[in-house]
Amino acid sequence: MRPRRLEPKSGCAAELTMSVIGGLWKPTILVNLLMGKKRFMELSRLIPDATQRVLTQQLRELEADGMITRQVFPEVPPRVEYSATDLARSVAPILGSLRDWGNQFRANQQRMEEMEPHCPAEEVDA
Amino acid sequence: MRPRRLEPKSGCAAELTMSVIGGLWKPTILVNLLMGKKRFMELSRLIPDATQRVLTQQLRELEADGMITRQVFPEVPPRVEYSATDLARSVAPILGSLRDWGNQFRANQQRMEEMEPHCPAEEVDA
DNA sequence: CAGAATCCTCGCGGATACTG
DNA sequence: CAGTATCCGCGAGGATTCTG
Repeated sequence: MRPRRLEPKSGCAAELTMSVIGGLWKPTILVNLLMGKKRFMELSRLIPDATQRVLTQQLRELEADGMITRQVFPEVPPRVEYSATDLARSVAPILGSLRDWGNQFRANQQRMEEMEPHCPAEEVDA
Repeated sequence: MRPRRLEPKSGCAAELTMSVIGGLWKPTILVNLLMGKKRFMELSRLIPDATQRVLTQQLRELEADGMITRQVFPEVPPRVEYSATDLARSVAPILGSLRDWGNQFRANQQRMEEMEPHCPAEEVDA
C-alpha cells in the first residue's frame, strides 16, 4: 500500500482535497500547467523560490494523484514535459475561488493593521 | 510581530487561504460553527478525534484570523461560546466545493483501485 | 537537462497531566 | 468546564551535492 502522503486523518472531504492541492507549490504549479504544457526547467524558472528537489517532489505527487501527466522524451539532452489533466482542469474553478478569497482576506488584514495604531481603544480605561 | 502561523512563503493567494482554513480540523470546526454557536465541550464531542489541546489551538488561530468569535461568560462553571463570523460565512461556499471535489476524487480513486487487480495490462509483455 | 541522494530544520498535531 | 503546560514524533520542505 502506498502511504502516498498525508492520507488526511480527519475523514473530512475538504481536507482530502487540500491534501491533493495543498502542497506549498502545488497551486502555483497547477496554475502554470493549466496555461499549457511546460518542461521542468520552465517550471523551475517560473517558480524560482521552490527548490528543484521540492519541485520534483510535488510534481510526482500531483502525477500520482492524476492531476498532471509526465512525458519523457528519450533524447540527449533529456526533455520532460508536464501537462495538466482533465482532473486538474476540474479544480481550476476552486483554485480561482481560493485565490480570490485569499486576496480579499489579505486586503482586509492590511486595512486592520493600518487601523490599529490610530485607535488604541483598549487604553481608554487602562 | 506575531509570526501567527505559516505566513505562506509562496506569495500565492490560494496558499494564503489554505493557511487560514487548512488546519487539520479547521474545515470541520468551521462547518460545525456555521450551523450555530457551540460551546467548547460541544465541539469536542462533535470532533472527538481532535485532542482538546489541538482543538483549542485551532480555535485560537481561527479567532486570530477573524473567522470565529469567542465569548466568555464569567460564571462557575465557566462557559465559552464560539460562533462563526461573516468572514467565515464568506468561505462557506469554498468549503462546499472543496468537500464536493474531495468526494468525487475519493470515488474516482476507489474505482481506479478496484480495477487494478482485474486488468494487469502491464504484465502482458513482461 | 532533469533529476536522485543525503542531511537537516521546523512546526503541526498528538498524548498526557494539571488547574482556575 | 475550558482550558494550560510539557514533551514528543513525524513529515513537509529546504540546502547542497552528485549523475545519466
